Amino acid sequence: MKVEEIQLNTEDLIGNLDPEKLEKVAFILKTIAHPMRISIIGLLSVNEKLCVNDICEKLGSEQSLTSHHLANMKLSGILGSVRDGKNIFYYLKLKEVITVITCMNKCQLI
Amino acid sequence: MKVEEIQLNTEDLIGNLDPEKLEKVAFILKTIAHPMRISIIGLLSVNEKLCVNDICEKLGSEQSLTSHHLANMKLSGILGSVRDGKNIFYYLKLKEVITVITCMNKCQLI
DNA sequence: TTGATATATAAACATATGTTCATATGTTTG
DNA sequence: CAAACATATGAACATATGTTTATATATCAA
Repeated sequence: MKVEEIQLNTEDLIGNLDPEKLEKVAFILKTIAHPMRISIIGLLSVNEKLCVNDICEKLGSEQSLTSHHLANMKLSGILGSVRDGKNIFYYLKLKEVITVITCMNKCQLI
Repeated sequence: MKVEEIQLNTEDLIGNLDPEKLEKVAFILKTIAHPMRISIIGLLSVNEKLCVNDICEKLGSEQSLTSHHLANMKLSGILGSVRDGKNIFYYLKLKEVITVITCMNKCQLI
């Protein structure tokens, strides 16, 4: 049971977003902002690596669609992948996204 | 200079996302995931309330577009608004989004 | 009540995104 | 090498999103 501690200084951190970083932050958030992709991140936050088939089974999702989403997140730098024989294993590369989702999950939305 | 401390337990928090909450989290993230809307949140994290014109001036953005984004975020429950004479002041209602953006801002993206 | 100011709204459009389906690629096993 | 398995890819499509333009609404001040 791993616990992370994060120190957030809201005042300076959010103000300093230059246009370029703004785009990047928005881009990452847009990539995460999808139920299936959040689920995949959820799985990969608990399992170090999972192959496409594992993910399909655990989520009950179709191979092609799952693959598209995985490719998307890989392109965005959120996931990485590694081949092992017939399987390709995906893993979380940008682990900070866990914090983002966890934070959202914690608040009473709307 | 306000500092927040957040305790995140990644293991249980992210796993428990039921389908409904999943949709909500994705929805909120999708709403935030836009450069201009992140900028607005940034402004409202430092200024308690701002009217549309203030925001337009500070961002150099057009009235109509700004208004659209504000309406969008209000609908999603992220912002609230209050009229004062000719002006309508917007404020952050779902303050947790600050944490989300701050977190993203802190990490080296890609 | 008229004009000026502040904001919202609606239509129209271009573009981006999510999904499905069919097919291609790569890898192992017999 | 052929068959089976695992995954990726591309085309096609429906839908959602962001933006602009023009116009409407609301409030104040003279």
